[in-house]
Amino acid sequence: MKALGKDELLKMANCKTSYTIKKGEPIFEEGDTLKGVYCIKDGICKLSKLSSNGKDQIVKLVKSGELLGQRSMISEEVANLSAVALENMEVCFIPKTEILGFFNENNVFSMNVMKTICGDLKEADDHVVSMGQKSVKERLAESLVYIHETFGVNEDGSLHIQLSREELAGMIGTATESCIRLLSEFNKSNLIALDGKKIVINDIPKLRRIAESL
Amino acid sequence: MKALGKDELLKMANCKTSYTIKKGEPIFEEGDTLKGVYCIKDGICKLSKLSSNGKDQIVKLVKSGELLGQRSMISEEVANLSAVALENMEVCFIPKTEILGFFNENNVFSMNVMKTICGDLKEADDHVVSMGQKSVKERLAESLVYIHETFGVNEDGSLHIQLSREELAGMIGTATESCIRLLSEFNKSNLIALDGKKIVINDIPKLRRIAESL
DNA sequence: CATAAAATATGATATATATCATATAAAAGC
DNA sequence: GCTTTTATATGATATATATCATATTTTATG
Repeated sequence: MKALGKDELLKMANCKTSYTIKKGEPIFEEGDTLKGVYCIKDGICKLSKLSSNGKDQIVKLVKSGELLGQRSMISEEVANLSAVALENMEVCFIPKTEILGFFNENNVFSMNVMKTICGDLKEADDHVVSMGQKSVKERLAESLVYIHETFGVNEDGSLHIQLSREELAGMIGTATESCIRLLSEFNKSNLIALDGKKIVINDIPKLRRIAESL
Repeated sequence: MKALGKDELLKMANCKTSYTIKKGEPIFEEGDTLKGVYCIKDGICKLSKLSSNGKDQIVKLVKSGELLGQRSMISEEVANLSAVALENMEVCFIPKTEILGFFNENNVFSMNVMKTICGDLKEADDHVVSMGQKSVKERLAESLVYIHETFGVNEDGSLHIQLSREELAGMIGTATESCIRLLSEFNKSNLIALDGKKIVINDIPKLRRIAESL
């Protein structure tokens, strides 16, 4: 499902500047002027935005092979979202000039970036529909299935991404306590299993049915 | 704020196929395979998606000078949203082949389309944050101000776009009755004035403050 | 114009969700 | 290893919002 060709990615992977970002650290923050885009070589990060109520809404989770900051670069605007590492990451930086070079010389590459952005737009539109029409319980079920399917599980079957309850609440758009309560409820009905921070998804079909209001 | 150059638009405006869409009629529906993109010469339409609960969520309102269906065309996917006229419209159709021609021959044009899509993505992300973090009242205030500023008013000062209460509810993601009740409340506190279907925005600063949870 | 149908409005009530309080458990710092 | 801090959990309660019922108004249709 990655829309960037392997060749392009490898070209980028050879970039000079490649850093390590520790869990919890930002790659950039909303309002920052980005001097290029970032390509994730390893790890996962969250894209979030601070709302006027003081809470953070997580808009998207991004994993290795994907770019960060393309939208801001193309729009020539400051970053609209903050990117913070959810685990230790390896990230490489491609300066604006170099990217713009790619764009001019390589039509396939620019078309691919365009396609990923269009994919993001579709996802965001669907996200708006979920937020507007589904209950918190439905959104939690949906998010758990999404995280399971997209980012996979550890050897013990627990979700690979470890979000705090507060982060999970910020992803589905609810209060932390409500999120904890619903997790607890899913746990009691054996849809999931909780072991400290670890979450194991037991019944994907039933969670999916909850998410679809069936 | 329109990101397509006047020249491009004019070129398009000369297109052969130009139709009239009556209020309430669809231009296309979600799931349709689009054979090109539409350019709105006159009128306003809503982009919406049916949720699994059977209700329609309005994702975006689009006015003259803007394109419809670009995302689907670039992603090479069926339409993700339905487009329905909110008033009588004049729309011109540009076949896929012609658009792709533009893309190859005219780098400025493709960059402009790209920028509008990036703008849409930013808007959609911000929309997700609103939906996740704001109350229904805050979202209603926000939407009223948005509609006022973006689509203007009639001679009598009432909002130019006339959405039914059900549509307005589908835009902010709430039940029709809740929307009606809150309008009624805004009316009583003189933030707006209601005259049948017509809505007059009286106090934008105060509505804006409500929208920002201040 | 009369009648049916649909949209708007409002009350009563149920339900979902937020908030506040507090307990327990886990993690971090010394 | 102990203490402090932070995260998770759960109860009690308040508030926001949805749902159901019904009245009223507006719009559509013959």
